[in-house]
Amino acid sequence: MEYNHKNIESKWQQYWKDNATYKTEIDESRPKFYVLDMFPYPSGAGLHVGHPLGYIASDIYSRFKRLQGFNVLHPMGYDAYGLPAEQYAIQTGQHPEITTKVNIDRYRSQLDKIGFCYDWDREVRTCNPDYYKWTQWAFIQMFNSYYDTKECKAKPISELEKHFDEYGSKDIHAACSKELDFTADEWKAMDEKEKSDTLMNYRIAYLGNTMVNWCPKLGTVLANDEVSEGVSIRGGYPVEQKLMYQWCLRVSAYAQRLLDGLETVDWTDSLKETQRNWIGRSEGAEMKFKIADSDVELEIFTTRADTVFGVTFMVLAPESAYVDMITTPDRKAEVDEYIASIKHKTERERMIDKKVTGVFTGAYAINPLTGEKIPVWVSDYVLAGYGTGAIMAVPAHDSRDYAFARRFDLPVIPLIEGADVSEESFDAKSGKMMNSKGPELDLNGMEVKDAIAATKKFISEKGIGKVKVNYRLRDAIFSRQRYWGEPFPVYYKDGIPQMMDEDMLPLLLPEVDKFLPTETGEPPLGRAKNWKTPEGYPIELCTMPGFAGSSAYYLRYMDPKNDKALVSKEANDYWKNVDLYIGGTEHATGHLIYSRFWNKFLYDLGLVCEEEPFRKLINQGMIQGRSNFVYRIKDTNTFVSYNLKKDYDVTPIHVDVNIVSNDILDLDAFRAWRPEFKDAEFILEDGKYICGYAVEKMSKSMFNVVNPDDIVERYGADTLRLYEMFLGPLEQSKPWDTNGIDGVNRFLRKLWNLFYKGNNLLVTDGEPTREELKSIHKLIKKVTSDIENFSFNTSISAFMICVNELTQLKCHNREVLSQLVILLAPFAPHVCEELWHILGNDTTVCDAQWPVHNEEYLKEDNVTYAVSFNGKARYNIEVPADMPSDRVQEVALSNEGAAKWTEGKNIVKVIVVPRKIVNVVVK
RNA sequence: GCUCGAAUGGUGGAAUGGUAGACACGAGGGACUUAAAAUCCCUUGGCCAUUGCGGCUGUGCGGGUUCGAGUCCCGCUUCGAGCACCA
Repeated sequence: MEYNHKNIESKWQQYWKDNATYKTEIDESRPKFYVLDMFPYPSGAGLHVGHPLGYIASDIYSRFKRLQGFNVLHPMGYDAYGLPAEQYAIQTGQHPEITTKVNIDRYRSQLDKIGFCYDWDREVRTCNPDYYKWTQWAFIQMFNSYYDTKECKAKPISELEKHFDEYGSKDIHAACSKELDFTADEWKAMDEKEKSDTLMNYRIAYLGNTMVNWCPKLGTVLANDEVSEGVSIRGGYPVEQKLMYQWCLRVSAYAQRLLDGLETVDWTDSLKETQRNWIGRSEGAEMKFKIADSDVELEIFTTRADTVFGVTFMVLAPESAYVDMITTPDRKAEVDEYIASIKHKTERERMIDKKVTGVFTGAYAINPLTGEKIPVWVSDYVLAGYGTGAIMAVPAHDSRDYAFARRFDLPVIPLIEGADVSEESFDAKSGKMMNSKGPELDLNGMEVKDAIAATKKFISEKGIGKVKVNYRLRDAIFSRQRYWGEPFPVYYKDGIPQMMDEDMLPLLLPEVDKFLPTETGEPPLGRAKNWKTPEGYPIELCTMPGFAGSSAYYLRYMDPKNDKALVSKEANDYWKNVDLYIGGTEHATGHLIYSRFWNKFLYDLGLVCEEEPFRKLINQGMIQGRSNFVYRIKDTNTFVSYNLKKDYDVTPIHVDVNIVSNDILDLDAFRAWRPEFKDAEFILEDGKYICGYAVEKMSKSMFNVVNPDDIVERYGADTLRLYEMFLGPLEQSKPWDTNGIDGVNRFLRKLWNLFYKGNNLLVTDGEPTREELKSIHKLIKKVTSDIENFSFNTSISAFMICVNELTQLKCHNREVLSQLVILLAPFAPHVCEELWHILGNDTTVCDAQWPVHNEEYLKEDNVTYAVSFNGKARYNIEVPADMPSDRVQEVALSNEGAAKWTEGKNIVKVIVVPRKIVNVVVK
């Protein structure tokens, strides 16, 4: 029998299905292990060979853990809501539900061919009502909660109301949009609308007037992580800033816990660093500056409290509320004009246009440490959304302030000894202070670090300011003016938002005639007929964003069919959290922040038992495309081979990689590829047409997409799996190059040949030889540690070496081959299942036990030592493995080489480094 | 600008501070075959010597620590990633 992947793979895929081999249940007798992939958004293009990379890695790990005796949860599902399906619906009228279903079916059939061990009974789809019911439910819980900043956890909003009833806003510790001040009596006197608005200020899911990223082309709001460099990530359309009344999630309340949690998880440093950057904690001080001839106090945030003596002006953000409060009448016209000119600029224009602009308000602030009067300006380089929207400007030690001072000719006072500020500012936080002596505080001669601490202490004691921590992380904007998303379980009673009763969930997504906004500019849901509550109240027309459905899906897999709860306590207590999560880096600041937030919130409510959802996380690298090129001589239909093209004036043209093999073009296939190449002529080298290549993104337009189905058809799923892993380290990005795939396919055939020669089964019984045992135990040791370290490429090399050794040894021993099959089963499950049965087993190889290596078999008879003198030269000696080290030295020194090297020299010391090298130091 | 990561043959990539280039691809040579495919064997970092089995050199660049550095330390160069008027 020859190795025939087609028969084997379909046979065992069917067997696994029929026998529910990968069905998973809670089993208290075994330790659990939860392996999760980031679930895909099923796009219309289907999978290319890059997509399964992470899935194969997690599948190998799942199978490995199962063989080690763990009860492994390894589920898969679909992130099914999203923009592309809706865009397609707008263009074609096709309901997104239909396209989504078609795409999911396509994905499923592609996934099934690769032989994953998913428990498909646990599949989730974010667009299914019995799934999004729990997304809506979680939103209601967030609406009904506030964040206690003293206890650092979410609590019921009713507790806050009780506090208001008794004490008003006095002594509350609640994360809020803005500080409010009211008494219990004032609270009680509020009407329903006012109360609702007041509570909104504290709710974790709240309606707020916020500056949002508005994308006119997509007709919707986008979250910060959906925008990059002023354009939308999906589609690349311009995005502008707009003030809108939107649902938001108070993610910022969790900033510190999101930061602290990173210390407890096993993620890569770079990913943790990315999240730290995104959260952007900065420690500083908030300080009050009185405005001269006014009651107004200007509050600013600074990380450089030590530089107060160098403040020569103040700057407000154009949107700051202070602007109207302090602008003098004579300056009002000019200030208004400036602010108007800023407003009509988009975020993108503001970013590109780095011209320094600003206007003087006419007001002066008083430096609290020196008593000096300093002018207050307005400029768009100060951001309204960060800190207090106002800064103290220290041009000597901040490059932005410096540019502003130079532009408007404001004074620059250096505060650090030796800093030359004639050309540019000195921003470094180091050096000795000078020019920093006031009536009450003297910082001169201090190191910057100490001066910051001293100033903070001083201002706190004097009540001028307080120590403050700021975060860059903003609240998540949660409304999308789209159709294809989760409807909000919200209706409006006299303009006051109300949550639906939980027993009314799920609130189903209604049918609409078109997927466009209405003529009056309402979201597409405005088109839904009878989209009202039974009492006739209007329902929220926005839908939730993409990250809503993906924020808690890992919990749902634990208990996917539960209609009483997101996840039962029993299931959550058993599966706890994800032990291994594999996915791409692109979710570092989106999904991986939101789902951590979401999970922490559920943790605060006591609904889940772990505070961090993903214990260990691996980012698989991206698979790039490897494009091929042909070179057409200008104005002809003649193509010249790669190495001859320098002699001609040529245009490179992308050519479909599927008609190129080892960079050699299939000429007939090329002529047949497109009509314009029908009569193509070629200038060949050595009778071949050699194509050029480049590494680019894998995409249709580059003609470099490789479909896993084609690879499976030709080489089999096991070869695909092995080759994807063999390509290089999992976490590294690398181009797909089908050229090397023959190597791993050849390996599988060699493996097969250990079992069969023609139709003769070669397997023998009896005791394995010492050499056979050594070979297989070396492999057990290597593969076990490699899988634990996700070093799959090197373990495949180890398999190749072992199979070559066993072939050399003519080893067909049943015991040795059984172990080999178990070890390889996670990587190449189909062929291993077949061989496992050929070896006479009638259970599945998944139920086998992972072998443990025995050091006894790995011992060498002889050990080779390299001997070096002063590290200058070396020769080898071979001695019995058990020879004591002082004997090894003797042998080394009595050797001919030693005599040659030590002639006339005094031996100072002899160092024996265990196992490897004997060093002899001479003078 | 700040933060993190990387750099090794023609290619993908291996190397707990211990014989750099495992394993694989590609290339070259050979065997088998009417031929092709498949399979097997040999060579394959560079330079020199190859009827003396060897010598020299070599992990982006420059220093350092060490008996010994691809690996550790310091200073650069280049590339990639994240953040970015965040005070």
